[in-house]
Amino acid sequence: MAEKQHRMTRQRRIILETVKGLKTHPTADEVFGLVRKRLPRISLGTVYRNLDLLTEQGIIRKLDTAGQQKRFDGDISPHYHIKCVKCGKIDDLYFELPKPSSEWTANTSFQILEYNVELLGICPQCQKKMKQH
Amino acid sequence: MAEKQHRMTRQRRIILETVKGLKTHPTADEVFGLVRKRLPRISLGTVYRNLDLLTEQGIIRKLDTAGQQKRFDGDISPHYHIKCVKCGKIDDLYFELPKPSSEWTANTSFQILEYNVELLGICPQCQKKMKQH
DNA sequence: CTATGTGCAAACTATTTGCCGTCTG
DNA sequence: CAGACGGCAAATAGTTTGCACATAG
Repeated sequence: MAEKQHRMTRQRRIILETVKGLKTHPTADEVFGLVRKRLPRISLGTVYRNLDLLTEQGIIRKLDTAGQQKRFDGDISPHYHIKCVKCGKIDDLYFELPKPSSEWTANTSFQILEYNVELLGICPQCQKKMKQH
Repeated sequence: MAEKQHRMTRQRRIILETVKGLKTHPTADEVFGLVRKRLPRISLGTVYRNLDLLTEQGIIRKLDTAGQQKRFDGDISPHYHIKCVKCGKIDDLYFELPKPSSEWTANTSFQILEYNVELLGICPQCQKKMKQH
């Protein structure tokens, strides 16, 4: 079963450069907005297709956060995230999580693969906004 | 600022009974399907409105799991969830997680509110299916 | 050359909302 | 009997897909 050959098109390269060049965690349409400055005729569908492809290849990360809109991350080193409950903005957290203990899973017959922690909080900007009231 | 008065309508009561009566973690439209057996004219919009209202009141829980479709849980006691990566089914896990250590959040200026843990794994049925190949 | 990729628009999925008549408290 | 609520259908948000043409390798 040969893998499908992938081509490094202009669109794919610029999408990749854009995501890698950001310290934020953009949604698909934020990426679309930025990429469109360099490739005005690119379509949102292409952005979605490439973000998913790059994620499958492990070159970028698709964040498994709660909420309707997916976000992407050019930083694939192991780290976690905190999300602002007011505005949805995400910040990076670097720490090591304990291994899942066998006691956690004593009552399930699921086979454990991995686990993820998501912190929720309020970002500095939204903290400021709240003080004004 | 007086709270809005809420009425216990037939629809709301039956939606609540349905969610509380399940050991599974139904999506809005699974609830809709079940409730419709007792109230054939109920609309999906009503189900959504009531699930959200009951969640705000803390009577049921809206699961903050990754993925496109939200799931609800009639069990509001503190516990975590594991989700099958193949079929999306959810199982309950009861254990105590260590409190977030200050070291986790040393590098962020977000104000921490809470955190959520989601385990990923493979459910028994999907394990069986995989062995057949 | 040819299969992979793109642009475009339409389709789709999950959820929300406006309107207006109904029913609870 | 007033205001909360429900049914219905249309609207919205985010994402996916079919198709015909373009292009990387």
